[in-house]
Amino acid sequence: MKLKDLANELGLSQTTVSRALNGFPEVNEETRARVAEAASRFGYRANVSARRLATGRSGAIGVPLPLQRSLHFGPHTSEFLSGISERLAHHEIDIVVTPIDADDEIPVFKRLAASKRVDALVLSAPTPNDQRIAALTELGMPFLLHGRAEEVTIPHAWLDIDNEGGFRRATSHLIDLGHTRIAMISGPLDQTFAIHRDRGYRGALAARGLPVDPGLIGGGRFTDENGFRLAQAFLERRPRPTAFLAGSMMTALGVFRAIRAAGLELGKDVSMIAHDDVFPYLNADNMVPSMSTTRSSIRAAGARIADLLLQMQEGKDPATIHELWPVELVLRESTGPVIG
Amino acid sequence: MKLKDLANELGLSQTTVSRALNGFPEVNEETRARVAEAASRFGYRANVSARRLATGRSGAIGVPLPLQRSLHFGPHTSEFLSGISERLAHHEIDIVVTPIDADDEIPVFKRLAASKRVDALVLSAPTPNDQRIAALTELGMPFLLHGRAEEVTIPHAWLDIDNEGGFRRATSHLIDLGHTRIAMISGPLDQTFAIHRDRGYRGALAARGLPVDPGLIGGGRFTDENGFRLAQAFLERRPRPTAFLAGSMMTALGVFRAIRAAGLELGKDVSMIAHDDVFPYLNADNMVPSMSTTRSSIRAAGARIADLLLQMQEGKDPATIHELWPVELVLRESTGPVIG
DNA sequence: GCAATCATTCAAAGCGATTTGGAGAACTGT
DNA sequence: ACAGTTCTCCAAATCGCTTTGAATGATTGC
Repeated sequence: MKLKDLANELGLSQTTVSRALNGFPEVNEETRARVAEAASRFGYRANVSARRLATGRSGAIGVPLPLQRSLHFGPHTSEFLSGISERLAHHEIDIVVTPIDADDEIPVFKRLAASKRVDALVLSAPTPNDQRIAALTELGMPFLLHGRAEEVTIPHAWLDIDNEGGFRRATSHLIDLGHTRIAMISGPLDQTFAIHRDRGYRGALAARGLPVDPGLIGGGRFTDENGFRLAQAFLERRPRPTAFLAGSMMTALGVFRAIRAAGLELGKDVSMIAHDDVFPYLNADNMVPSMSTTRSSIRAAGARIADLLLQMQEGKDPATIHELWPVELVLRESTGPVIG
Repeated sequence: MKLKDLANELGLSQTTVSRALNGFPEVNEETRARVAEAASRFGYRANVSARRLATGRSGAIGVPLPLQRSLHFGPHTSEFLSGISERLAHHEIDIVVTPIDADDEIPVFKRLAASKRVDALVLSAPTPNDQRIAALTELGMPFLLHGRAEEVTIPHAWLDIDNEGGFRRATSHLIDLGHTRIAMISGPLDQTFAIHRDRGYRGALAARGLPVDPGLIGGGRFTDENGFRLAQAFLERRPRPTAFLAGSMMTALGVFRAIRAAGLELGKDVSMIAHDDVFPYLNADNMVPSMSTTRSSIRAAGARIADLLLQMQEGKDPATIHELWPVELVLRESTGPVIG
């Protein structure tokens, strides 16, 4: 059933039916009710392709899914997507996940823009001087950055969590507990969020006059394996580190294993604070010992980003959208005073 | 730049340009080359909405993302999506993730179909008598089922892994090692795959004349927490179970913790085989002890499903698409002979 | 040499919505 | 009673592509 059929059925013009369904004011309420009733009776829904062509808006937002990088971000991606889709569930807006080869992202964006496939994009995992921002700005493609690209001066919308503050507080807390040799396993070090965490870590050490030992700093992917390997190497050093910061819960699982493998006990011999993006299937609170974390829900961030994108579509200036979310420090059993 | 502009630029008709770009045979090769060159020079891309309207195909497949159920399937979802998108990366086909409230799925499908938003759907996590199959068939919406709905007689395409066989072999192997009290922590028991696993487990026990102890069977969500709680309860029983089957790696992490918390050692005092969907960030091989698993890559399944959907679009009869993938049994250190 | 075939190209008609620019009827106020 | 509003509704243009049916010139067959 198409608009024309529905209009004929009702003895009305397509114009009136279209306006009735789209809430235009110049339609008699009685007529509108008739139209609405008939539409639902016939199960009529506007053909989205036709609507998109006529309005010039695709009614979709794009979420690039980096095929390689998803190897790092696997569990994060689905929670993030859930957040976005949860917020968009009752807006007629599609979420289009677009596979991207990390090295030729910009050409893909050009194609997306030229074919008017999506109205806006969600950008994730920026580097400090992210080229994508200039490219998208030039293309006139609205976007919202999840994270920050601090060296880029072009005004743009972003939402980020306070990685620096979170890791500074976590590190300070460990220092308060008497730890001085604190190992840090962050994420991929070309990404801004990892740089920010590193900065928070170093800042806290510097504030207390403690040296930074580059031999206790590692980066890499958010996998249990990477956590395990790095932690194992760190634990072989003498004197041993007495505390760990882990960039993700996956990393933390690996670190945890390395600690046990070294015959040490987490929360007594060694402390750990991990960053928790809040996965429903991996709860820091339920671990044994329960895990102290810097916490920020990536799902909530996704939902808020969808919200902000909606606002942008309604005209809100992207240059005014800057949200920096606090990161909670949640202390549990995996952190304890250093034992002499 | 639109088709008309490009045609004018070249001094050709829209028809010819369109045909040249879409690979129709009745275009002079020289002309085609000229068109291709100009198109890439101007960065021309067909407006997808217009194309979709003209062709009547949306060029998109839908992947429902159940908002609540994603709580169970979190990490699986992103790997599955990665598989799909990896396969579709170089086909101009969008992947539209559609948020779904588990209880009103079918109305959403109706809307999707009526508005011609997607050409086909991927259905996940079926129940034995899944209503969605009849609904989609009636709507004329092609779909591919990831899993099986064994009580449904309507012909339809599906791809599943041999959950029953995998768990039967895993259970048999544990019995071979001398285990007789084998706890089973499966998934949500209304879902076919969980039923199949249960059947494999029971079948193996029955084949060796061993009784099924309902007190050693649990279901529920794929979270570490659920695994921990159930395993802890099972381990309090006397005589204690000496082996565990876990429905997912997340569950296995919880079971592992419960085993340690009970002062037991995995791979010696207690054995475990977990189902591994192959997550790049959580490697069974790297665990300590390394985890014996029933293994089947959910990412590969996603890729294959995308492949089959493409074939369906080219006319392949869905009723002929039935793929049952074997599940590997990978033995590592978490399984060992029962110690008297 | 003339009709038939082939290889290319084109003008115009969709696809199914939205939107522009009126137009007729029913109310106003004077 | 009449012009000016206000309510409703409509015909037709438009969005940018694909595709049908026809036209053109070149080539072929006999």
